[in-house]
Amino acid sequence: MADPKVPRVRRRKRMGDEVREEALVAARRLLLDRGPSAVTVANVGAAIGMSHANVLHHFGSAASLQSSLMGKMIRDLTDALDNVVELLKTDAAAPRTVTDKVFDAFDRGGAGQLAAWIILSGDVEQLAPVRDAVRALVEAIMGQANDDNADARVRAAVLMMAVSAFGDAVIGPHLREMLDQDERAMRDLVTRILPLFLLPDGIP
Amino acid sequence: MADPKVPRVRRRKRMGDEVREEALVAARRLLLDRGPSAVTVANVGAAIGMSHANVLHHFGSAASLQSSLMGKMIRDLTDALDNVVELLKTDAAAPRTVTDKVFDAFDRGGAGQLAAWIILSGDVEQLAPVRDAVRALVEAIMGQANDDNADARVRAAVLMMAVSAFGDAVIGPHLREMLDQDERAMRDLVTRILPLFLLPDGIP
DNA sequence: CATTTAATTGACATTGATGTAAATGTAAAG
DNA sequence: CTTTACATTTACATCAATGTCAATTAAATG
Repeated sequence: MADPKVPRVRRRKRMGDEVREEALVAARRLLLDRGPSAVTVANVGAAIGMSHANVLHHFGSAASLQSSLMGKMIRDLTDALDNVVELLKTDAAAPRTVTDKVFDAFDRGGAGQLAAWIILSGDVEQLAPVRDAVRALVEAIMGQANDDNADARVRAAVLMMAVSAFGDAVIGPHLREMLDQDERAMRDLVTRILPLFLLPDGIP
Repeated sequence: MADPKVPRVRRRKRMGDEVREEALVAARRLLLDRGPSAVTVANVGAAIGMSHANVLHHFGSAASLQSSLMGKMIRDLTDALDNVVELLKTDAAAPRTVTDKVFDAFDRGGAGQLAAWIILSGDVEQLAPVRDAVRALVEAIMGQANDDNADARVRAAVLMMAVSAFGDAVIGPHLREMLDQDERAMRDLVTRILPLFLLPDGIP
């Protein structure tokens, strides 16, 4: 059947993608509002007004839904980091801008919590795309330093930024409240420290 | 019955405590090895060779077991931080020693992962004892700085140490591997940065 | 309009985790 | 030795999450 092999457009098929997209948005909300254990096909189905069986139909399995959610959020994180790279390629961005964008990358959409969930659950392979993103970030910042063995220092700087941004996204709000610190306290600290890494003679 | 009101020694009662202790050790192992979802009364019971019903008998409920585990691990964390305070009170400890001990506090026994679990699951009240510990740390370090408004800078320094130590404990191993960094990279960074907070003129 | 394809649902089976109750074992206290 | 207190287990009940299946609905295609 279907004698002409013309590519059929099937607007119907997009419904499936739309459902998946909507489901993942709801799943992310559930993760951030009620924790990993709330990310169930039943809860996701209820959130978008459909039966849990239909959610299963679109994702194949509950594990696949969770995996899709992790993949999507990791993609958001790496996209945000790639944006910093683009910014550094075109313009010599100020340290404040760089740290701000890196911190936002871990903050926005709960990327930090998501990374914590991945690590706790042991699915660390999901973090693989992050490797390329942070390495690209190293390359981009290397453009700013001009001496020979800047490599080691820049790698350290990126490690410092990423670990701080992750920690600030997850435990930051609570620690800052405990210490009566401003919401931007960690960002300001890292911003002021970052330039020290680019000096050839290192940190005083 | 029991005419003399002498305090009965009841060595028997300690068995319950021993079982609870053993169960919590097993529960911590399960948490660190297989993630939060593996901390079930069934798994804990299997790990220490008893029926899940008996585990329930000793803890009252599964939620109570998890709560006990969180409490114990948070206590370990605050104890470790209190040790740093003691160290600072008696001796003028080197920055390296201070950062090392703070990083160890979040590393040892999986305190970092535990804190992440608590935050993700939304039981943030469990973090309350940490507040006192970090504030005591601020007071202790204040003794090292001698100028007037050192308070703000020391609070920022403690925030920096704690966020870094937490992040390093949780995501550090993976980010360091991605960036080909030494296991002590973050510790070394924070150690070198820390003294800058104690200078009256702040970070350059 | 008839056909086809897939979305959708409701009903059901399964599994794992939690919790309950009754019965048994066991060590200390009188 | 008898009693008492509690540890322990077996068996069972419950619940939530996952997954399966058949039937239904709806949209696009011919």
